Amino acid sequence: MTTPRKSLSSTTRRNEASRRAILTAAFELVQEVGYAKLSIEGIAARAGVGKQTIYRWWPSKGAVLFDAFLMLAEQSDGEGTGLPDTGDLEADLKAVLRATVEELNDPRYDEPMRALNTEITHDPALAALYAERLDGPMRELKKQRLRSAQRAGQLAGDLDLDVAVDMLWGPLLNRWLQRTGALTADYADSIVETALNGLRPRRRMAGQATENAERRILRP
Amino acid sequence: MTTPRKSLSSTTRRNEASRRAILTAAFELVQEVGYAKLSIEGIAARAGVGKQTIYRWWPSKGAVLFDAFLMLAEQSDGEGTGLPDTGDLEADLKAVLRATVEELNDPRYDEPMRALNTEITHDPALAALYAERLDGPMRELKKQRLRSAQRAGQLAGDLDLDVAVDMLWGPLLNRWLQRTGALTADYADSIVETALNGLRPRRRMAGQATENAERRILRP
Amino acid sequence: MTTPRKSLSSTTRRNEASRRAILTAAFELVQEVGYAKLSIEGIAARAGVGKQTIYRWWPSKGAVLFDAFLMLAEQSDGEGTGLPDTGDLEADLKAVLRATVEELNDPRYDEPMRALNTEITHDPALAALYAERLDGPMRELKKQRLRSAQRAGQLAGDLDLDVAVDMLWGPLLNRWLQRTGALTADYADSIVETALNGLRPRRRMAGQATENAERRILRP
Amino acid sequence: MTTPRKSLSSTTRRNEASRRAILTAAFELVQEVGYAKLSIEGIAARAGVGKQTIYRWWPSKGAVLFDAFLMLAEQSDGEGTGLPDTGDLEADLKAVLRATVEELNDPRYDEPMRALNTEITHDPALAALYAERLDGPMRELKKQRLRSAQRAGQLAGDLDLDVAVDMLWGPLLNRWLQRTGALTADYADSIVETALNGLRPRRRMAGQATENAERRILRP
DNA sequence: GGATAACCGAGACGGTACGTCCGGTCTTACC
DNA sequence: GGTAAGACCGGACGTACCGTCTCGGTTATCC
Repeated sequence: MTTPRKSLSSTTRRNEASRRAILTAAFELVQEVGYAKLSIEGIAARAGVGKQTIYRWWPSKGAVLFDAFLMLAEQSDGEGTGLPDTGDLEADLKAVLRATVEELNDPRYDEPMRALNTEITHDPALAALYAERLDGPMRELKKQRLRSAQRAGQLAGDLDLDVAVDMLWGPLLNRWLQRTGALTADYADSIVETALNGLRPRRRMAGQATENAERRILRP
Repeated sequence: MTTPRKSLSSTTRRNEASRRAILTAAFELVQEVGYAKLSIEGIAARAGVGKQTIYRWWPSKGAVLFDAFLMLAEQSDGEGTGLPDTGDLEADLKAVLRATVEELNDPRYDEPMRALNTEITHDPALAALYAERLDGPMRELKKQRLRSAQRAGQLAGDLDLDVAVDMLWGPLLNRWLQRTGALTADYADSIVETALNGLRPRRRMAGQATENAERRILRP
Repeated sequence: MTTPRKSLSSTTRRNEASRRAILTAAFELVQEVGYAKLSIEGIAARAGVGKQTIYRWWPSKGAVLFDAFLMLAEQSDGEGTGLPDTGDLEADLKAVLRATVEELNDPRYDEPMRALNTEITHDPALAALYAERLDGPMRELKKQRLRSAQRAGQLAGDLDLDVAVDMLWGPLLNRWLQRTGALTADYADSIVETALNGLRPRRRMAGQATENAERRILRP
Repeated sequence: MTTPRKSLSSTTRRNEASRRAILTAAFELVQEVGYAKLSIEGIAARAGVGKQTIYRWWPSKGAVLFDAFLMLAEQSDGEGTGLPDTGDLEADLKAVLRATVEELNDPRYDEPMRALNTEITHDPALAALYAERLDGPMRELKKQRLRSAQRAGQLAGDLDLDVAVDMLWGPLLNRWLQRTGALTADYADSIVETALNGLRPRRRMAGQATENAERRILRP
């Protein structure tokens, strides 16, 4: 389940081509046939690989799936090293959450991600790995953006950024996993707005009141 | 998957004892052996029932699990018909979320609930049923409490109560499902506080404002 | 491995069609692909049957093979209930041994019989069954013929008939199994003659000559 | 499968130590775990040898086994270069067959020999090799002893010695391979006596009695 | 109140996948 | 170039369950 860089001194005679074929096959298969019908045998067949080659290197179906995501993540590394930071926190967060919504709705990722979540929920070891390798780095980027906003005085100074991240992405992911409702851009916006302002009524203040007043005028 | 009351006009010759035995067996088994090793055959054996009796009445393993929860829910109906309403919204919500945390941490419910969530995430039909029969009623109670607070001016007047519910329970459930961190009472409290106040700095009025003013002086 | 006659009170819900299909497939397969490549999986596939159905009723590949022969034997029961008894022991034995030679040389039986012998040689339990159900009855028929000859004074009075049977068929079977030489009708004849007369030189005697003389007259 | 003496001009870089380790391991393993569970991998592991080294030098598992016997035979060469020849054919044969019985009953040789026979019965090429290298020389020794008896007039002059050998050892080997009955010294004796005298009644005659009488005189 | 039909337990059945073992080939690093 | 080590593709093992299908044996209702 480790991801050996060939540059390391490791003397493993592992076949890199097989490894990639397996991860690709796993990802494609789960998206085609769904989690319930995903089988090691199927993955091996699709990858043109002996079953033993899978069992030799991964302890479980979930671990394969996890590595498949890891491979994907590494490929798209460097793409965007960080959340957008235009200075407008609300807009930036809305943009990011809308992107998340789109990804979750994307049929290429929907099933695979549900599958990964299922594995994680039933396997603490895998969950730890997930926290370390996938969720962790992502969460760090999110917290960076929030920290920047916090420094700019746009977020409460005593805010626990982990809680903040949960507050923003938790509702979204939960609605997606439990299928409690449709995942739309509007919903993402609502989450951001409500999370930022809180559930309590906000006494309008100078600047803010003005801003809102303006908008009410512009879009009655 | 229907839950026939025998008092209804239904002319089903269904054996109520078998039905209960199956649901009980399913719930107990999933909690003992885990989701991955839960099998229809195991349920039938434990319930002392023929496999066909399960296949006759339920379309899937998930449906059995769902009904098991439904049975549980009905048993504890009337227990508390509504969330506590002491007038102190924050305290009431903290109490409820702490209770949720305890339930999710309870080894009797942890695995079964994860299993149910897994089934729901992979089966839209089941998810719809879940929304209608289990989540729906629960959510209604939550919204009632929030509505009451809203009427009392403790919540924003234009607040979307569904979003509010998501904002409060979403982070909790997501952290639990993804095992992103420990579920503690403190965490529940943080969620409630942060959700109510929002992520943005609150210009406290009167005393609060002073505090912020002070801080601004201290850390310019 | 038992061979249930449906007439028995047995309440087994065993599928007779599957049973026959399995035995037929096993026999045909071993003769087509050879013992080394005979697999339970192959038998199941050829018989159109689940593997479990084989494992449910037979403890080993050898047991299936054994039952296949048993089925064959039962089909050809009644065909010849006993060895030929023309009064001419030597001729009768030669006829029977020549028939055995032909059977062993028959490509339809060669491989299957080698396979059965292999299983027997490595599995005492199977060997016991073989002795009881297949070899036993056959051997009884052979001994009957010899007994008849013994009563007619054509065989030594103190002859152990089991040894006699071994003496006649043992060399043949051994040469076949060990491939020590070709199995021909001539070889069968040699065995019979040598076994009857013994290895020692025989002085011709009155009586014997007479007997032969008489027969030469009766059947020129 | 060849058995290269290093003294030969062969320029093979073959590792003699590995060769012996493999043959020894094969022999020991088959006797410990039985023919069915004998595997190339197991042999390689036990011999501390790479699998390839086996595949490089032997075409099949049976060939390894065969060579293992060959090695054994060569070690005990010179031991007894010929069957005992006391002049008393019957006694000599009984002694030899009893020795054979003991060898077949010896747990050290039983399984290995059954295994070799199995390989031979299913592999004509191996059988040819067996006939040439193992059975052939042995048979020649047997025939020598019989020839000697034949010259002494103790065996029929027109006797086919190959048939005679089969007549003596065939019943024994067949009973052993097919497990038709226990292999005892008594059984060996019966075979010898019956084979020598034949199945037919023997009218004792002057000459024979004389012969015996004479012998009693010569070797009291 | 006897017929009859749906339901029940049991479990055999044709299948699919499991996780393991081994066959035979190929590669790597050593000697 | 032979060797120990062992990864690799593939095929079979024996087991566990799937979902379907009989099989007798209760019920429970309807004639």
